[in-house]
Amino acid sequence: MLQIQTIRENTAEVIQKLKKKHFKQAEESIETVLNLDNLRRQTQKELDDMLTETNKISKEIGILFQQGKKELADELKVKTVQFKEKSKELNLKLDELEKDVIQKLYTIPNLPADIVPQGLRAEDNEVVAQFGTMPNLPEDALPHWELTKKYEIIDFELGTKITGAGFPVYKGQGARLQRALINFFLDKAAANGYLEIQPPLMVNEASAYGTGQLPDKDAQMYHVDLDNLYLIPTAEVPVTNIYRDVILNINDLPIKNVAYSSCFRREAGSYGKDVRGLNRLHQFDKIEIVQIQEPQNSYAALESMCAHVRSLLDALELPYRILRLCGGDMGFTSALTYDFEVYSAAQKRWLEVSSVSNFESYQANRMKLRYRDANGKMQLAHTLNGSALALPRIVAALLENNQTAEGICIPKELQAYTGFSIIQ
RNA sequence: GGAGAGGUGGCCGAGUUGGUCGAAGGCGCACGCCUGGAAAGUGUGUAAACGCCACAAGCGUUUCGUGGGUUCGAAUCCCACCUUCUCCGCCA
Repeated sequence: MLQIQTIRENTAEVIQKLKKKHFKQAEESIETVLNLDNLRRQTQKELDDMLTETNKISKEIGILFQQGKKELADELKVKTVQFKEKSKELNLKLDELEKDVIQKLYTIPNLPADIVPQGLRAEDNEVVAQFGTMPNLPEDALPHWELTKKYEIIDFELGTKITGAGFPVYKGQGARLQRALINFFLDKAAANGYLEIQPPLMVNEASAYGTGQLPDKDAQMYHVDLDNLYLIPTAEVPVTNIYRDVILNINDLPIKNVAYSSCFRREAGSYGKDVRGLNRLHQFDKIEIVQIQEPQNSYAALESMCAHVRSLLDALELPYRILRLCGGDMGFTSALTYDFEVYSAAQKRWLEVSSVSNFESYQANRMKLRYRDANGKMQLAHTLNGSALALPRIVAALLENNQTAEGICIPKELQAYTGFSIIQ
């Protein structure tokens, strides 16, 4: 969430930036938080003054008791009764207001960075660069959901039987390909200085709030009622929450973590051809990279994360392009996001395979992730994360783009991991 | 799952007949003295959030696992929950 202080001090600028993000009720929301915050401070002042009084009297009573002047002490006791009632009232009011301010702040998205392009929807995203050679497939090229059936490597129907739609079963070379990609991505990240983390796949409520899945996206997560735990929609949640309520030393920064995990998403409300095959799943595998940085370094870090993702796609010999998301298409919590899209030749469309974002201090503020800077002053850290990479659409693109009459060719660098060079 | 014992500041560790306790002492850390330099020694300082205020100094409030309660006053008493350790049970 945004810092209330920032909103207080740069109100006009904040509103203008929220508008770039096409946040509908910018003025009203900001006005509401500021009013609540004013009320909150006023109430705290009143309460503090009152408590100062009662604390004083309490101390006096203590001293009187020690001196054995019981009657005088009893007199003072009477005096505190009215203070007590009043301060209890004020305390309730303050708690209420504090909650209100935070609740309201939760509903206000992060501010976009200056270089974020203007725009409302996906078509307005800016194509920053394009790499790789577009494949030239014959007319009868198959989409991946046909290929997986033909080579018996992914069984969607079987998954439906065991669990439900969107939970595929990987078999034989398909399973092996999954494992190869996971190891390949992890090794690449480790080589780039990321510490490998194996996080829990379930998180508690506090963690879901920490990274912003709650309160607004709770319908996207699977929830275990009995224990009140959530299945993670991405490793970002457990990994970033490692640093919740943490005060880091400046020497600890930057922190670079990588985690492989299965991800679970309810994807409520998505149907149709866009979700066929591997395009959208309830359970899938992803390797996530997370960085925690000093503010002045966070945008350089974002670039380095993009370079890392590029190196993966280059190694897999996939054609891809990089988009800078426009204000209206960005995520709620992001300040700047680059999407990586791989071209899927048989589906004749671009598939999003990675999203790399700088959240600046938005997540850190909610999580109270801070560090002591060179002057010993407390600062909010900046958090960043990105997929490097998510498997399903990479697999889809590999299968479709590399299909030949003989079988599906595996890119050279990946062969060391799969142990085979062609799927037949 | 059952029984018992704990959870105090960056760490260790006092404090539980409620009363100037944000909390002794030690370690660590920072700065200074000492030294040719260092070690040792020695002195001072060393939590966070929020509020008033100039995001200064200063002052105030809150915080001793979390949340409630009793009380004029709670680290200290009561209740619930979380969590750690030991023993028993069960088990990949």
